[in-house]
Amino acid sequence: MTRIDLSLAAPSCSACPIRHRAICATCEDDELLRLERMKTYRSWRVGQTIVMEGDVLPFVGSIVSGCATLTRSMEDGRTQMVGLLLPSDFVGRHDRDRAAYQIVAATDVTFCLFRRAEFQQLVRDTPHVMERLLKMSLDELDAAREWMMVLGRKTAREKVASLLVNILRRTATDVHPIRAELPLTREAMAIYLGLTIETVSRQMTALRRDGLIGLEGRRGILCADLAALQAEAEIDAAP
Amino acid sequence: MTRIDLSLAAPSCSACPIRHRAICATCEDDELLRLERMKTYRSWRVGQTIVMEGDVLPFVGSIVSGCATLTRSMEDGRTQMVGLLLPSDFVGRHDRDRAAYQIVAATDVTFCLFRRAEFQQLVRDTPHVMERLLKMSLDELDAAREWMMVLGRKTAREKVASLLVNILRRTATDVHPIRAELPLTREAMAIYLGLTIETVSRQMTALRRDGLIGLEGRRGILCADLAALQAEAEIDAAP
DNA sequence: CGCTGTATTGATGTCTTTCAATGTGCGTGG
DNA sequence: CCACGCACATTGAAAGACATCAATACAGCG
Repeated sequence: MTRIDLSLAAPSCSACPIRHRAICATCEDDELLRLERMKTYRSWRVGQTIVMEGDVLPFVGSIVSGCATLTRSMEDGRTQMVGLLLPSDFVGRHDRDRAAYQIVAATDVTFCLFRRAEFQQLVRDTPHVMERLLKMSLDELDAAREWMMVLGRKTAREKVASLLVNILRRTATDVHPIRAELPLTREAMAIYLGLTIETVSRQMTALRRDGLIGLEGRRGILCADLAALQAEAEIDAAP
Repeated sequence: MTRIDLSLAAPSCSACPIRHRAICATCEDDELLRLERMKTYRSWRVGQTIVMEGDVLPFVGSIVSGCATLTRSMEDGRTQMVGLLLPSDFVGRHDRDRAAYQIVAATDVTFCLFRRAEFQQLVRDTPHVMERLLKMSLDELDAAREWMMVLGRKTAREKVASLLVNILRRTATDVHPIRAELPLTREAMAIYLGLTIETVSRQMTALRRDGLIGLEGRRGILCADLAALQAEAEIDAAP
């Protein structure tokens, strides 16, 4: 694995792929200019540790492309994923400089980083940026609570189906059958779901055997009937 | 169980027991006056359902006294607690009018409710109130993630010990041995921990047998050595 | 084409749940 | 004030789900 961090000249915000979904979605041109002046793009290779628990962090930022994981570990090595970062997600607290979680690149990944002190000032000067940050935080809180239901009450089969439905909904093509590339290894899936690798693997096999999904190599998943998979996940059909 | 809802004349904010910890902690006198005009106190008896999932809610608010639980349920009845509300905690989204969770009174409980539309306007007019709301939301998100670790990776014994440590830290007297009153039944503990009532009961018995806690009636817990209990909970000794 | 890390599959063990019975604290009404 | 009834809690035995340990298969890459 190449261990070189790539620092890139940050492209203009107006050309950014997450311009209309990230923290900057509601910014006007003058605020974008201010963001341009405090931002840096930076990339990591799959597998690299981006941040360790307890690190002092001079940055907050948005994930531009790829996938990263937020995890916590216990002293004996047991590890739980507490967040899955996909493009446009925001990372870090504007009001804290220590990382509460480890961040690892699940695929090659690029972040748009803002110097924390300057970003904090922007947040305080610009109510609609603060409101955007608040809305994104509340959405993350809802997602975390949804995941507490999965971790606390669902069976292994339901857990795996839930994760697959989530990924298919966010990243699948809409030709039939729908198809997505898993951004996670079996190990990362296990860490997300509070299971072991072996149990994840067995449940993937079982779902395939039952005709609910198809597998293409290690990462590709196909699904001809998302509603059926959703039923396996016991996802409440709330609107 | 008495099913009468009590509506109380709301006392002045300056005399409020949560004045310096709740959403209003950073408010100046003029903002407090504005809050006074939009607020109502309301109380519920232990066991009453305060809000059902999907209800339209004209209010957001703070819990003033007592304890309430935030839960989600699946169609087959499996239920998971996703939040435990103690005095000063904030409930509801200023930008949404539908409840995502059921709220139930775990003890007799009193809320300070704000009409949502007016509160939303206050948030937008008053950056430091919005920042306070943001900080509280981010703290809740951290707490939810901490709990994901408990749900996903800890053993039944560690789960029960974790909950007891949390409650002791927040509510215990500091005479020796420290003592707290559990605001939760065994059932509520089980729903919080992703366990069954029986398993919670067995672990409570085991912790008592091992000399880590004492039990006084159904709700009282004693602890002579919090560090030892914390070790059972495998709580990482982060500062 | 073989090597290395990842994934699958199988056999066994352990922990939590489930089902069932018993025990206990507390409020109500006699 | 005590006894009764009920909800809550505890305890036990058996079943089931997931983890663990171990072997094998497969994919991607030098």
